[in-house]
Amino acid sequence: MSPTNAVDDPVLATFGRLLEAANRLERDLGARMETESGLPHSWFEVLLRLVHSPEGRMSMGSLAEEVTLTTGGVTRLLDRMTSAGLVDRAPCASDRRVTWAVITPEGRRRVERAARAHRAALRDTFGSFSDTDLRRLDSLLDRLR
Amino acid sequence: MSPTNAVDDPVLATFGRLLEAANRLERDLGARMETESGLPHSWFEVLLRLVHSPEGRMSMGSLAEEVTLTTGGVTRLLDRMTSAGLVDRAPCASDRRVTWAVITPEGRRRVERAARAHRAALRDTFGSFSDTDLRRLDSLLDRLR
DNA sequence: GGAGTTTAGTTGAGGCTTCAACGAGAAGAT
DNA sequence: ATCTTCTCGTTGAAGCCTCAACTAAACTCC
Repeated sequence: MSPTNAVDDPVLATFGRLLEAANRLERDLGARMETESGLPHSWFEVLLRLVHSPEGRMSMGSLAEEVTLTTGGVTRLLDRMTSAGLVDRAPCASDRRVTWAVITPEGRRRVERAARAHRAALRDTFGSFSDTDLRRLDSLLDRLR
Repeated sequence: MSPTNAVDDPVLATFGRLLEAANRLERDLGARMETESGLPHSWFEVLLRLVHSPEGRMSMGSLAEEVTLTTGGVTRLLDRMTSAGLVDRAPCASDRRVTWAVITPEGRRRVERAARAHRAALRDTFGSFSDTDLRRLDSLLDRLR
């Protein structure tokens, strides 16, 4: 085969590295964070969106969009988080099809705590990154939209 | 709450963006590639490792390491791929605990075809990336190890 | 204002993965 | 040689996700 084979494409390699880095980070940091804060990474992602939303709530649909899950997936995820007392469901007055996911006070306490643990773990992996590096990575990632 | 809250940490945000970008890319490109080449992304990743390996083979363990899966996961993944005729299992002569995953001729044809489809999809999403951008992204990702 | 269409969220079935327990083989110590 | 320990891969159980079908509610347009 020639050296300009499709399987040797450099863009393919970069793409692979991107996926692998994210995968590994999610796995390793996720595991570390979960043991340190008792919060699975997916739960953390949800709570993070909710604390940053006005009134600490979001519709199931937009939450699904944010955390890159189907609405079915979010339904079950919220079921588990509701059982754990971190979120509540509330009906929407103006559109009775939508149901709000609302963060509870306990949920707020837990994200804050988890964020602290997470931050420590991130400091380790992103330790060698300057502010410029961080911004540069951000902007490269943004362009992939 | 103060603006220097843990949940507002910039490193946390960058990390979130990295995961989201990878997630979305894997989902969207993965879906597109699968419809275009009939090869699930995880299968493609395996075959890609195998074609790049001497004699087109790898132990189950190192394959698991490469594709960021547990050995249990790789066992089942290889089961499916074997049924599809893309890989074979072969015993290792020097160490009878290990079993080789070997790419078949059909497997080689399919990766090559899939890589072509994949490359087209990647050209679209990485379209605005110069060679320098690509290298820069690569090196930033490398430093996350 | 009612028929048809679209949208929000839930649910059952099925797929892929992890975790933990296990069996077989290799390696090390005595 | 044998006993212990470690490593490789497989397997059952369970978790989480997607897909497609479905219900309820809103929107459209005549």
